[in-house]
Amino acid sequence: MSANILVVEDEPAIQELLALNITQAGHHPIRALSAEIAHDLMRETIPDLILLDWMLPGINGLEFARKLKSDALTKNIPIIMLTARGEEYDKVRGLEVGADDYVTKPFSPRELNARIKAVLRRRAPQMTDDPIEFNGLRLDPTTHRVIGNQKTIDLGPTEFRLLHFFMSNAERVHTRSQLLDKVWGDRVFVEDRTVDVHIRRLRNALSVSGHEDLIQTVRGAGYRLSAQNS
Amino acid sequence: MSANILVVEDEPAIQELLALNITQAGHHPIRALSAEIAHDLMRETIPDLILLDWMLPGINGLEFARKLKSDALTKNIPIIMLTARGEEYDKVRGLEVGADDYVTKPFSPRELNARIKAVLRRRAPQMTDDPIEFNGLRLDPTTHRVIGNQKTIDLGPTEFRLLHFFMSNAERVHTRSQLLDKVWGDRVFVEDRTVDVHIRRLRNALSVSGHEDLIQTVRGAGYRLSAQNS
DNA sequence: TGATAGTGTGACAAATTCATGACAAAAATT
DNA sequence: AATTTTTGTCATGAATTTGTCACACTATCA
Repeated sequence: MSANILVVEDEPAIQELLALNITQAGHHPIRALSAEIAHDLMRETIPDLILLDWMLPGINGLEFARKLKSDALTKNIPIIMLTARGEEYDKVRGLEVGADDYVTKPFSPRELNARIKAVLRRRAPQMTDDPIEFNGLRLDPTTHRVIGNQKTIDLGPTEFRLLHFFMSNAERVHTRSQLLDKVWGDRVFVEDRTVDVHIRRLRNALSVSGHEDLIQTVRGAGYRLSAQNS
Repeated sequence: MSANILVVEDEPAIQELLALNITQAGHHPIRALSAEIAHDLMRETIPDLILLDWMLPGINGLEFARKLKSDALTKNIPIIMLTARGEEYDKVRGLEVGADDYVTKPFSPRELNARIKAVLRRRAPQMTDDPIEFNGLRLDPTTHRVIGNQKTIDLGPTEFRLLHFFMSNAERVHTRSQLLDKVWGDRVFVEDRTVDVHIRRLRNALSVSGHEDLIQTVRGAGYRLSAQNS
């Protein structure tokens, strides 16, 4: 639904325009004038999408994209490249480093939003009532049951919602504040570290079926549910 | 588990495609080229699900959905909205009028069928007048009698309806307000906690035949009728 | 090798949630 | 009208859940 979109663009006027569009589309823009700034901002909030200018002072768009994609922490974040008309843009190289789409400046708001929407839709699993299975672990929201390897796993309400969210959004890193938003709800005032405790409780409960290391810690960022244990 | 699915779509080619998909999924399509036609068709057969195009000649999809949801007869029919890509679709407004899901065109048959299946599964089975048996417990709606292990179980009216509902919707967790809606009726002003008391009375009555722990409480969620006691 | 920031863990008190018995009002039955 | 049954609510105590803290542990980097 609403997404955090990181805008990496060195020209203030264009950045402003992008931010405006994003806001009007119901999303939340995070602005960065350079790749370096963007990198710092991502320590706080991991965005759902990155709008990345092709030409940037310092580290350019291509390099930055490559860097993002080589980091396990950020490699799953979709990237839309921005290129100036006439600028020679090598689509192949763009796709090579993992850009999901690209837009040429000057762009129409309609086109930009359509592409943002398309990219976000591709990777925005909702939390539904459908049963989810992941790596031998099955969660059924309607019966409120979690079963792993024939063993029933007993969870408290918060742990259940937490696991439900993780299984609905597997393989992605979630910051503590994102988890608080999505699992606890909007209007809570709860310490970030409380998430850690619930993660431990969830892991502990999952150890009944040997799924305890399904939830992995990503140092400096948050947590992730993934099958690969590395 | 075949269902009647009303397809409201003005473009014949797409309608044909939808109907084909529905048939292949083992359901029965009912076609309408407009909301008006759909409305007439519903006099004959009330469908289990409506596929509703967002843009329609005459009454559009949004209006029609709102109309359906305001009518007691049709308000419980789930709706899946169809939107063309790029068409600006306001998900919030869609959900506001009660659409259960939406699919953007062009859609893949796989995706469409998955959503149809999900929505149909989600719909709670109705309480019928057919006798139900569950785990050695038999309930006959017509004679208003409940028998468990050769022993007659004596229930008050509310407890009977409660058990009837549970047995019609076994294994599934029901919140207190859901139970109030389904068992007590729509127009009651009754405390949530009252449900607890009736659950206890029902459990107490069921203990005559040793079925007392057939009804389980799911902390933070509600109650569930299930054979597995864990 | 330390120093440092980030994370895991056990403990604990507060808060929440649920089961239960009691009771009076309402409804049904006699 | 009297009696019995049913129903909704409350108070209470038990059980579980939850948020936080202090401290142990670990990865990372100078």
